[in-house]
Amino acid sequence: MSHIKCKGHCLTCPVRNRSIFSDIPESTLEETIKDFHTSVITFESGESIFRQNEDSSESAYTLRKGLIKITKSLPDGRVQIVRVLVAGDLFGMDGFGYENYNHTATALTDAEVCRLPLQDLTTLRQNHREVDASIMSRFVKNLRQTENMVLELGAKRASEKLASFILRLSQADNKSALNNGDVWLSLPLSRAEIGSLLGLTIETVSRFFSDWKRKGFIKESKSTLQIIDAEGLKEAACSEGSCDE
Amino acid sequence: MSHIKCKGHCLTCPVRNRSIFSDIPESTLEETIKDFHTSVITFESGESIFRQNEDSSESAYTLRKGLIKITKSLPDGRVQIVRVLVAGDLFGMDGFGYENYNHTATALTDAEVCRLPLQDLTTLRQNHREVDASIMSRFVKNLRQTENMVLELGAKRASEKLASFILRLSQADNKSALNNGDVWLSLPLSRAEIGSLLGLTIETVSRFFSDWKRKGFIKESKSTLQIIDAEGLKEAACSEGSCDE
DNA sequence: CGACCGATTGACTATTTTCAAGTGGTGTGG
DNA sequence: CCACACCACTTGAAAATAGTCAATCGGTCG
Repeated sequence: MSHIKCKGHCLTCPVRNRSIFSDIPESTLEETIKDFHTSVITFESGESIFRQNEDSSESAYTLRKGLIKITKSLPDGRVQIVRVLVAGDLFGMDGFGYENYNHTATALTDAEVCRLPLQDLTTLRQNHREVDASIMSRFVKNLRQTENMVLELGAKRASEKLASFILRLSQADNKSALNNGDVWLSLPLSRAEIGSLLGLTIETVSRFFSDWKRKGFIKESKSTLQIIDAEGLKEAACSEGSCDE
Repeated sequence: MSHIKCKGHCLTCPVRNRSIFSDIPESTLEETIKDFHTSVITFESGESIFRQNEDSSESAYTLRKGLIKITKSLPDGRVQIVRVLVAGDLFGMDGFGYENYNHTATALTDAEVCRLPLQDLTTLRQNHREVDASIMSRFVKNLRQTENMVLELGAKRASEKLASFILRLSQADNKSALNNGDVWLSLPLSRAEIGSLLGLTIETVSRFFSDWKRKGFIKESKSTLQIIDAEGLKEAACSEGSCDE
């Protein structure tokens, strides 16, 4: 069950330096948020934070711990993962233009979020130019990522989608920590979820993974993944000519 | 050739009431923009306004006349249309977070845009809450549309993509003017462009169109399109069970 | 041990693309 | 005014790609 812990404590927030509050100096932070109605809420894996077309978009959220998937679904039950959120990400800002959320947010792991009423966020934006800039920048980043997703889904074939997904994963990981050479990446998504992210079936995902393991491009054990031969992967992904970025 | 006409004249702007300036009263409009460095620029069909990863994202744009396509492309030349802009749309706001544009904007028809330096836009946002709200709302709308695109491309099959594209077109048209019953919609996109928007080949698009014409669901003549049987279309698009929104 | 669940694999099918040929309309130059 | 080229679109046949269905594997948990 989801559980409201308490009012958020920014100073001890695990994503303090990655959140939209990162540019507010510690000295004025308490003062800034003292009238805000923030809540820290925990969710178990599988629980939804809000639902497409159902929940009122009164609050935005910051992910403090865990992973969350943003999904959209068709009436017949087909589900598309639109984006995967990591700690520090701001999400659920539909309220700036609409009454309800356009997508569903579901915890992929046990997760902890900070709920921030849009009204407070608006006040914050007006009083803190850095926060406003940070939010704008996140909007742009978000939009760009989603546009990139459109390119991935619309223009690439299965092997290309999968290969660039894996390579992107390794890039994201390389940024987050110092990594030398061969690294085990955590792969928090099941085959079904990878499929749902890339518009493929479980079987198709599984087949290419198996193929690439046999060819020695990747290794896998217990939801971690190792890229042995990135070049091989890239070539395998491209049928013939140059293809991936 | 693209051609800079002059400094923009908001009062006589054809999209005055649909632009982000719509909520600024006429009485203060001239005063508000007097120090801005806006330009009205015309483009011939096929010319690009800015290019993915090449042009510096110093300015945002408002489309005054014509149609523009936003595209992303792969190194091997495959192109994906991400969105089609209509008069009044604000675009090219990458500068709020990045140095360059993430996509290419190309005129689909002869077009006229108003260029607005991001610096001016920032000033405007700070001084006019309505404009700020309008921009936020457009960001959200944009993001939602792009997310919807991700669902279309990732979760639907060809016939479903095409059918919902046509039905969406008719909805957009119904909103813009009073229309009773059977209406001829303008279809400004070629088969190739529709394909590029939906992640399909020219031939696939052509085949379904032909099929639906034979079945009497749609009629077409000279880049206009008429929906005869929307229900038929919906059912044709859905293989079996319920599928479309 | 047995049930269960995610992943794998094979055989088959459906869908979509590719390649190729042909149609029809439009505009240009002789 | 006709011949011609050009272009977008259409259509057919074959091939590639991805999906479906079904059986199986392997690990985990009670």
